[in-house]
Amino acid sequence: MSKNVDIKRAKILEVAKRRFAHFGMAKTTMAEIAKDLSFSKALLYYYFPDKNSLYTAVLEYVINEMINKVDTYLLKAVSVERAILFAIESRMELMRENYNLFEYSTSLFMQNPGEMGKSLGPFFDRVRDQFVRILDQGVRQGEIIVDDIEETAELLLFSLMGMRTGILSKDLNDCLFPTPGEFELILSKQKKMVSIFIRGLRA
Amino acid sequence: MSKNVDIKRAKILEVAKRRFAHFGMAKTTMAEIAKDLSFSKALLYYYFPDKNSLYTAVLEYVINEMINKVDTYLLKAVSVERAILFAIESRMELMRENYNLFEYSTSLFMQNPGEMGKSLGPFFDRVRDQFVRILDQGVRQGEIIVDDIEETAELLLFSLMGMRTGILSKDLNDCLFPTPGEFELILSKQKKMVSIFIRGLRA
DNA sequence: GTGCTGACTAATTCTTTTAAAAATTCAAAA
DNA sequence: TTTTGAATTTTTAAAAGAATTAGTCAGCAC
Repeated sequence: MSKNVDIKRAKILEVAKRRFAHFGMAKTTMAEIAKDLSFSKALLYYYFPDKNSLYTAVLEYVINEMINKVDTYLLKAVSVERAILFAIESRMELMRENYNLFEYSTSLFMQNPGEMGKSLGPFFDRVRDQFVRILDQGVRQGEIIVDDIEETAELLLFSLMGMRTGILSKDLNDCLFPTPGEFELILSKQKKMVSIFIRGLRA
Repeated sequence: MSKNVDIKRAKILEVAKRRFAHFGMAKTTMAEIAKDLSFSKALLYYYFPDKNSLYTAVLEYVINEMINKVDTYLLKAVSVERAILFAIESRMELMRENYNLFEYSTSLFMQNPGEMGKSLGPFFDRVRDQFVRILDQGVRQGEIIVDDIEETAELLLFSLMGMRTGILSKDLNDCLFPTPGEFELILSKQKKMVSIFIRGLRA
């Protein structure tokens, strides 16, 4: 009866996601999640070994949704630029909707990359791999020329990340994570970045 | 007798630079700097209103050197790409030589952008303005076509910053600031980034 | 008056302690 | 196998105090 187990796992994930997205990892206790579900706290530990695992499971769940959505879009065989733009818009939307969920993971990178970093790394790779697919598609269609696709995808990702950190350090908000208002600005910079990344500046 | 005053200011700057570059801002006390100089602590406050001012003065001093060096290079009217490469190599060298000096300023951005951010912002602008000059020169020479030079310079700077944060978050070092070994990797990514920034991927 | 100092004050950082809260485990029931 | 209440261990939070360090000031010397 692994069916029932899966359903329960999904329920937990769903409730935990809501809590994490709203209050963040730090301000959410296992007891609260259990209460929301009318489960016992101990049951959560039956399904997930610890809080971090639950958190990363939620993260994975949410990121998968996004990745899949973008992959679906890619089937339409649009231009590389449109594909990338769709990807970064989707990502931005995701982060806006699950604000505190990502806020925590971001601030983690800063303080204690060793421990949590290992579990966050894979998600990073997922996004990069999607860029690889996008670029690959563009190369196939003769739209772009890329030497090392893997590395170029990473470069693209890094440069887009740079827009975020750049904006954040200029704005002097309390750093770490963009305020809702900054999302728009970051996205707009990223769009311009994509354009240059594809076309270059050369006359 | 403002001559003598300037000399003394310079001496303080020199000693403070050494201390800051070696031990960082946090682990350097005003008393230590004074002792190195055989001055009284109070005298430091005669020349600099507070520790932060001294720190930023050192930063300014060091950054000016670098900016000027690059500006000199620019007189040779090389290609945009060469100019940018020279600029980022110079910057990298500077950071390597004054390791802890920048380590502090970087980690500041994270924690308390409000207070210190104001004094760090101008340096950021200095670097960006230099990129503006470089791009401008390229446009004049018909080498590149740029819509909004100011913004493009910022985009370039942000994307290069992204290489750093990208590498750092992947490597899972104790973050904030690159280890000596990572400098090379970052620089190599930045070089590739510059190439794409100028040429684009388009077939 | 300008440049300088020693002694003083104020702010900050660094422990240490303790209490509370939250994570995690476990024996046993359903 | 799934679930729980209660016990246990870890983390976090706040408070208090000591110690270090930043910053001030009245006055000396030139």
